[in-house]
Amino acid sequence: MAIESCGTRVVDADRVAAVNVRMPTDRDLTDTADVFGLLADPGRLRLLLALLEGELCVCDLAAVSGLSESATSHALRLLRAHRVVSVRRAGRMAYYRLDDAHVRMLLDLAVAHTEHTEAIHPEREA
Amino acid sequence: MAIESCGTRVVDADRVAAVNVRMPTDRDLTDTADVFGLLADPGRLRLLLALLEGELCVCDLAAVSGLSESATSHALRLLRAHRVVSVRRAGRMAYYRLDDAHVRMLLDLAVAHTEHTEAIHPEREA
DNA sequence: TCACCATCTGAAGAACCCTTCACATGAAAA
DNA sequence: TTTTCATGTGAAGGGTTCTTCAGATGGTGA
Repeated sequence: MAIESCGTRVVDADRVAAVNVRMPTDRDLTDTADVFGLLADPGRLRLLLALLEGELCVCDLAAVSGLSESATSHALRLLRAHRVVSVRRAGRMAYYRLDDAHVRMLLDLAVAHTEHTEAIHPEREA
Repeated sequence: MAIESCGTRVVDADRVAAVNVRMPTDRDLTDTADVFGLLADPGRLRLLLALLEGELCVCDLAAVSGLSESATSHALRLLRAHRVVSVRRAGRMAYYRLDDAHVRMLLDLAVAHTEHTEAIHPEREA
């Protein structure tokens, strides 16, 4: 799975070798893909964007995201399992907050991009 | 689908309203989720990381990514459809390049993050 | 022209993901 | 204690996605 695997020919062997030495490990690759995967769902995206400004309880997150409370809970469980969000419990309420600096950067970048293209192409893009 | 929808109660109505006005449109949300979705696969991630440094032909991309040439072609088609990569044809060869500044930033950020956490936790994280 | 080769494509099957439903848990109010 | 309420959870379904296989396309060289 590393430097030049299966038996298919190669055109620019030097470039291929150069790219291969810079290629992250399998584990880092799947970890990164997993993080992107967490952001690849409109519902979870809404939850996380809502949390950008501070903590919210589950029912407010459901209201903001338009998801059912059950779907919200499932989504939060997934995000919690990946340590993207953390919980604070107060009585029977549960307050979630964004707890991953890398994900926060990705979200900020994505928001900035949509606002930017919105400003340039108010009619819509692509 | 906008400010306060389905009939579930809300705890902090002000925060919910404030978050709602900043929430991107449905369309922007799904577009963003789609972009993240494109990055949510180790194979495509490898292809795109390989293209960070310049164009490569399909067979070299297959060699670098460890994907079959057919799978590589399918993946490139998807990326092409979303205008993340573009093609230059030379005879029967096809040279792909990364053609989306936003995706490039996301990839750079992801790489920087893995290298950074690698430097801090050489043994492995999470 | 014919054979070859790089790339592309459609169909099919397996694996995976998201939502919903019904119910469980555990804290607070009655 | 009993009820109520916010949240959490498992199972099931319908949809989506990834890979492979087999074959198509179209440029190249003989």
